Amino acid sequence: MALTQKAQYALRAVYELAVKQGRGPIRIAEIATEQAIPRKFLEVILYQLKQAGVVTSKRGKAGGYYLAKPAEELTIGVVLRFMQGPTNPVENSTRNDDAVLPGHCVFTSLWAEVDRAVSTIYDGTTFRDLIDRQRALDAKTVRDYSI
Amino acid sequence: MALTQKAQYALRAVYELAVKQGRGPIRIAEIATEQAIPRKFLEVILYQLKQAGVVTSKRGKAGGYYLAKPAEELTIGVVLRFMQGPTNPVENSTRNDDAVLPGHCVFTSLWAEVDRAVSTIYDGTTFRDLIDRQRALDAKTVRDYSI
DNA sequence: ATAATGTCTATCGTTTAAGTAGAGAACGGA
DNA sequence: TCCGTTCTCTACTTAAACGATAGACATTAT
Repeated sequence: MALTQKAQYALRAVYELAVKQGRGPIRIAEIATEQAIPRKFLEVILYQLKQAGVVTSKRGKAGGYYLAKPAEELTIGVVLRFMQGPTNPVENSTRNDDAVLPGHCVFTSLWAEVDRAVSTIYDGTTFRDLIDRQRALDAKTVRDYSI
Repeated sequence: MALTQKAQYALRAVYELAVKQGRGPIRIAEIATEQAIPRKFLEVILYQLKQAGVVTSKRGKAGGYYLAKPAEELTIGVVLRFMQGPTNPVENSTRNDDAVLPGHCVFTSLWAEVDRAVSTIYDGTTFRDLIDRQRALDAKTVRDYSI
């Protein structure tokens, strides 16, 4: 159930772009520094995210990356599934149901249940949501310290 | 989020033992055949499940494995965490929070949320539950066909 | 032109997953 | 007692995935 490092990097990179949305293209180097992601690895990740239609880019001087759509229209789920694979604990595309094992169905429905629970969270959380939550956390922290 | 093959084998093996609980020791070979698990691999898995206290065994002729406790006291979660690792998408034991990244907290709380959702299912489902559900499914199928 | 920036593909080293091998110990029955 | 059956334990092998890097190339602003 562990997320790959790559998927986590991708989420953080997209989060960074979401936070800075509207400020023009953000350079790879900047994202790499801010989020402590290996520069070269991040290049590959952003390149793939571009293929996925999650981000857009501009080349040359003053170039960089930016979100392809508003942060409120982009969910965690979209990024995660693309970078990590399906949320279902047991992949069953092109499934070979030839030999049906005892108790097979009951496990399948269990995986589906888990998938639903996880998907509800991932597909129900946009990067806008994350930003808002982070702001709420920050506000709370500041309040706690200032008292 | 994918389960390892090993974890799935383990669940199916334990399920098999749960179904046949009370019938004395079940041979590795029998479980392997019934659940289509590579024999030698299953040996290793059962051996580990024994270390974990999930199953018990008897050696020699008329030997085999059986559940260490009643099926209603053994959850999916126990087996899964032992064979697969934590349910949290991002392992944070011995975490190095030295460099706190922007948006770090908000992701951490998201992973916790997912972990709760998944754990609720896994820790709330016993092997007895699985057996009961399977019976319900079977009954339904038979009814559908017999009409 | 040139410096800055993204583009694309190939490669590399390590870890993990999946499965196998084989010698050994205990048990039951003849 | 001896023998066949069954679990026990550790080591090994192979292939794939993961994490990361390299480097040549294309595009853009100035």
